[in-house]
Amino acid sequence: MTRAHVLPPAFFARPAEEVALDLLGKTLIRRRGRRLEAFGITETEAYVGPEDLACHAARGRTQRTEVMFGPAGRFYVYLIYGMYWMLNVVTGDVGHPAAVLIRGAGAIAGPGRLTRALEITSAFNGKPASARTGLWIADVGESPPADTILRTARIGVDYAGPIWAAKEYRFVLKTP
DNA sequence: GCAGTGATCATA
DNA sequence: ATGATCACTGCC
Repeated sequence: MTRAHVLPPAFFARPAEEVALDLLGKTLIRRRGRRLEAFGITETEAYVGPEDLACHAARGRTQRTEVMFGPAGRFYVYLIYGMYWMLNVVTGDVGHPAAVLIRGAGAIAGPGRLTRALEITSAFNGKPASARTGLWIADVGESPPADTILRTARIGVDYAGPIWAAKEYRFVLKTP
């Protein structure tokens, strides 16, 4: 079933903005033991590259941001406020650091709650989004209609200054 | 409204 | 070694 529809690295090897939009309605799948849990992705944010002052990579290539400089389709997971893990997928070409933050899936709203519910930690950092990893994204075939998608500025990025904070790089699936 | 929490990074 | 910062959440 879902295995045949695993999103390949090529899906992620595009501009973060496109990937963020296209991830809405895709299915985040987590394997825990024998069990597979599936969650429809409802909210994403794009961090588009080193020029994006809200993107961690705008501060340069460091140990933390290293994974964003690598191949698309790998997870970038980091800790925020000492408590919450943020789940991202690396996008774009090698050498161009960008990623998409997954902020909501299934009935879970909020990026910190999502990782807590799915037990996602730094153990996934740098791992490919694949069945082997135990965490991946699948295409169920139905793309959400344009009028069900809300586009806004990103959350919590005022530090990036007025230009970049105002960019409408957040995508939300309206719940019916 | 704001405290909690600790890795990360710049500065030294 | 030290201090500021932080792509959040939950409780006041």
